[in-house]
Amino acid sequence: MRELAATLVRDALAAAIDAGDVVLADVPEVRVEHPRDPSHGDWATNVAMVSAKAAAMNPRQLAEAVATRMSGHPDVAAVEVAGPGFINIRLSANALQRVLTEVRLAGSGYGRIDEGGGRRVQVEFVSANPVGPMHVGHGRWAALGDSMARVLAHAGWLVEREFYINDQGVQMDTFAKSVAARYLELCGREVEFPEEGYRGAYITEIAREILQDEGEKWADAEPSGRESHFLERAYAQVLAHLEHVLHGMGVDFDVWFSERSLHVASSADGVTAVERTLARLKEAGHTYEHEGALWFRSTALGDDKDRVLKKADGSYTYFAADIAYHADKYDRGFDRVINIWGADHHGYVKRMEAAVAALGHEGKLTIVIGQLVNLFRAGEVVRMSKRTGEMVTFEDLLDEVGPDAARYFFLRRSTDQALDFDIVLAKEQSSDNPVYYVQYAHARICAILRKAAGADTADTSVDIAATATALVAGDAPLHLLASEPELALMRKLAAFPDVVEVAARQLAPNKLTRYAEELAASFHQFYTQCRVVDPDDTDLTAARLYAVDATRIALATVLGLVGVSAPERM
RNA sequence: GCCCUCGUAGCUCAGUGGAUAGAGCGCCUGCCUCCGGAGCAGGAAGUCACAGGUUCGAAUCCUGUCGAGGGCACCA
Repeated sequence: MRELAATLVRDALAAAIDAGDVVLADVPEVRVEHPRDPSHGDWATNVAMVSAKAAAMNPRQLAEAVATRMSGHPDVAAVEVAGPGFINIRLSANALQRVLTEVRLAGSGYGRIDEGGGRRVQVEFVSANPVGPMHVGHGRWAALGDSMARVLAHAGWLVEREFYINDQGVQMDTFAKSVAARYLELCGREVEFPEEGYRGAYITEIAREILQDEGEKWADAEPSGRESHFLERAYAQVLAHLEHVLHGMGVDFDVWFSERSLHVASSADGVTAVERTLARLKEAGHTYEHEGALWFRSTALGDDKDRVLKKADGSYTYFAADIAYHADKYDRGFDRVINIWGADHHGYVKRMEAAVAALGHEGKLTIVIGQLVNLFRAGEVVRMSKRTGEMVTFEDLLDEVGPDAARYFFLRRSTDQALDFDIVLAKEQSSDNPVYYVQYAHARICAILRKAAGADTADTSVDIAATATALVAGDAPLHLLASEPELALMRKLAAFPDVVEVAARQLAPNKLTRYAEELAASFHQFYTQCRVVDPDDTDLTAARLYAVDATRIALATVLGLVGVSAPERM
């Protein structure tokens, strides 16, 4: 539709130039936009204002010259010049009706665009330490990353979802020591719990399972052997748990990448990925030695200060591993890499960008900073610390409010906006929750289709897709759809490809929830004013069923991109 | 001190340099003999934090001030 409107303007302007009414060396780029106020029409362009100077014309006169040549076109219902020189275009009912056919032909592929052009993009998100349950912020980033991946796929990208497992470092040791301490307690031993240890109840649970499976044989074992055994067991268990919880919200990763693997010598050359990457940076002249440590000269690439890669004691920093990890990503052939990080990591952005630039991949990294979630319960702040053990986990939240409501709430805010999530409120308001408003529109359409098929409106045995195929006539008289609520519904359906484009370009899934609510509202308004199933008017019924089913498809598609179910009955 | 994000209706928040700044919730008034009332229609409600600047035009871009949150390791 955008292209249609732009073409109409472009052709009219070219005709005006040919006729000598407008003197311009070449036809300028024509941009059309949705006017903010719908009473101004479907599309508007400022091309007359932009070109007025070059044409040495008053912008309104120029606009008139273009507008005159557009009126009368079968796709144009009205065109007018407004304000300082806007050209407002109202599309004809005929042009809008074509959208319905477009939707039904495309099915769940409606709104697909080719912005990505088949390029490969990796979205890395969540990437929690495998030492305990995820907090609510992880849930938000999971919803965000997964929905971004869905939108990018719809926009023509080949997408992979990746989870980076931080399974190396002191927090893993702390984790093992914590489990070991609980195990010894369960065995009745006197033991001092590690000062920095994790105190969550899940630690005791894991210890109890080990005790049940393997008995007390580890109580008198040598501590380092005990801890390394416990580490592997507990790690595997937590990882499986993370995967399970994420799957429960519909988030599945293609790759789980272990940080440890970066420190394992390759069988080919006996060198670790970290060492190989550091050698590469060294060769390119990005490093220097100072006070026994190896530094990355990141200030040369926009960072505030230089960063240590290899410490004076010979060990590598987390940053060094992260550079090796990113080198690996690009080695795997991604044209673009998107990382979703929590706001508490934003200080890390510049050095990572510097590192990616040093690797020769400047401009191929996008870091999205997801603001944190402040969790409340009845107005009272809930602390989120793994250490205290007193926290509402992401899993708890899913259990309480359900995956649909959780995902929808997480995505409704823009990414760079901190989110206050009150659990009690979310549950109390469930009937006013916008997710139900959208889902209800979908369920309502399904009820209409059941009704049209002669079934009970609540008959769950009816196959909606098959019913739609059987009932909706390809040659329905769509020209009958010309009332205001019908036109408004078709306009809203026509806007979907633009929404996908913006959501993909801005990496902003909140555009999708907004659109879903607008589309649902257009449908509810249509429903209130336009009776669909009318035995006395089979032509109108056929046309409206066609429109209703197109709406069903579009609603299911946008909800699919959000990652929320489209129920046939509620 | 430096860096990042934010400041828009009573509340929670949208807003792509464009026209009279929008939505939901809450509040007030109406609408089912009728395909699902988890719905629809209408009303009240604004110094876009503040001050400059850029330009035909700024909630939007730039600078500064004030306020809120987060971050500034040879930690991970």
